[in-house]
Amino acid sequence: MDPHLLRTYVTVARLASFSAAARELGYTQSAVSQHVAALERELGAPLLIRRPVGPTPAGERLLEHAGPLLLRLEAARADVLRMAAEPAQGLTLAASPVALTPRVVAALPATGVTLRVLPRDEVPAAVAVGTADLGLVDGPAAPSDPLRLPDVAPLTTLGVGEEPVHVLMPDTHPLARRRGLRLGDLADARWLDAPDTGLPLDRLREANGGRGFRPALRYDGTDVRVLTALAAAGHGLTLLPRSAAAGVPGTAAVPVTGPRVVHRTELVRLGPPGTVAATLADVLAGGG
Amino acid sequence: MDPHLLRTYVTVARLASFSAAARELGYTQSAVSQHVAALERELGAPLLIRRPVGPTPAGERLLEHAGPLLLRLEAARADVLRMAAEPAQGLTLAASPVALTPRVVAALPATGVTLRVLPRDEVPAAVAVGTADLGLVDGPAAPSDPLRLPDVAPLTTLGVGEEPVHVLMPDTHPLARRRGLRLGDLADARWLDAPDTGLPLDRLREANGGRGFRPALRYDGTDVRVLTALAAAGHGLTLLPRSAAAGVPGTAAVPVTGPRVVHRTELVRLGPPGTVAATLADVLAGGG
DNA sequence: GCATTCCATCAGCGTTGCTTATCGGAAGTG
DNA sequence: CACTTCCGATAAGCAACGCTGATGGAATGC
Repeated sequence: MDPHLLRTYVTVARLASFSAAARELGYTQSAVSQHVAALERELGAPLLIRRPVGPTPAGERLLEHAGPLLLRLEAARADVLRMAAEPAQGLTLAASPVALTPRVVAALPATGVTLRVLPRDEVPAAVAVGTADLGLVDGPAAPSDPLRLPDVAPLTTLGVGEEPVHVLMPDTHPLARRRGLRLGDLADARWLDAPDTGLPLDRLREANGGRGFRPALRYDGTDVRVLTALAAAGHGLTLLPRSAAAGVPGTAAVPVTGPRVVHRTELVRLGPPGTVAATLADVLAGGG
Repeated sequence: MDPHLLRTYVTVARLASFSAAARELGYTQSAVSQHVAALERELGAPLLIRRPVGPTPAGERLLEHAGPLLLRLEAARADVLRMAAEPAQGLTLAASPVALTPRVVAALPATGVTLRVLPRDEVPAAVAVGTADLGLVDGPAAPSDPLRLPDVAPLTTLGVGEEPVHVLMPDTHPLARRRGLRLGDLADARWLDAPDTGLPLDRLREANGGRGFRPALRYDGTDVRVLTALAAAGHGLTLLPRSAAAGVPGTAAVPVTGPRVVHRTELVRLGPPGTVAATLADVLAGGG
């Protein structure tokens, strides 16, 4: 289970071709073939069907492991390497779209900051591998509970804000005049599926016992204005923190009264606790 | 960053000796020395101080990554290997102490089950690497929220029960007659630190903003009766689900009214969702 | 002061893992 | 239906890697 073998296996599976994988990895086709053969010999089962090339069931399973594994490996290397290198100039902040509120933007130092908007899931990974020095993630959580982030590395988080969660809907919607709504009552409504920007629907469905919350329209971008426009146009409901949901023309934002969830924003940094308070001070004070 | 190098590095760090690590790993001392040198060369920084042998700051950081990394690697290998092997006889269930309620014990099939009680943190790992087919973990969570488990592998969980959380205290305690308590009010009380059996105190402290919940006495075993006896003797408070806290001689169990937490029990199984319902049926029906 | 322990280093050598070359089968083409 | 093309498997050769065994130097114990 050499990571090299794993890496060529995932590229072969992704490109569905031995030769293409060889080109991408800088190997010969022969080497790739031998890599796959070695893996299959070690694990005692075929991992790929050939012609057309695709993963076997055992291979599918291996792929589920391999992605996070290689990510973690890269994160570990990058982390330790960075300790030896001299401190970088400037500061790179990776943020999920909704986490980047006007208040945060206003608090950024005037110079020396690189801002990078990423899908929510990729923010911790970016911090882990050093693409960003700092991450800002948002998501739903139980009050004063931390967010559930994929643990690709020993990351430290610091809550920087909690807001009520609102349902955004066209102001012509029958429920638009309500003072509050329970999510369970909206299980059968049309929902926008915007995993990068908004809330992944499967999280909702999971909390609801696997029922309801079927996706109506899927949006794969990271632009909050597109999301609110889609909601305004009646393509489906979506959940947003109050500050992002308020004041969108043609929509009504109704607070979620149950279950008890808040929209939480967290600062993510690589390394053990203790340095995070300093980090926040860094950002707000304009350091790098 | 070959896992082999990583593995010898962690054993050297653990044993604080090159030669001892060599014996344990079945290498020569020379090979171990070369492994460490290779790692240090690759990462561009010393990872160990010699004489006495111990990790440098960069090494400490590497160790934080290496443990989960190697665990994940082993889990991946074991998982795929198991798909090729024939299904094992019997069923091994790994459980954290409190999760193993009398009700669960009664529901187990009469034969063919191996039961293994582990510290809470090790249950998911045991399932991931195949030491156990199934895990039963307990812990605190927001109502209807899943537990926060270390993700060593693509595990599937299924909630099997939620109970109110109670504070266990000697019946002579000034608060013993209360009908309910808020955790925040108990931040400065004496608490038992029993990470394997009860609730890790740092979780509480974290939820309380890093203040309070200082450990009074630490208990490293997995026996719930010892824990309740310690609480009865006044060595400190501890949190337990109602069923485990009720009826302990010499103690009072007071429900926690805030923050809103429940004691949750989950079944853990390796693999993608969909097979879990079948699993539960397996156990209850006596299959394996 | 001598012996012992422990890690670093070096030389030697077997194995590994890559490349180049070739083969066989499947799909596309006239 | 024959021919070409594409793609993956296999064989041979060779360089590099990674191990062992031996030696050296520094610290510790008797």
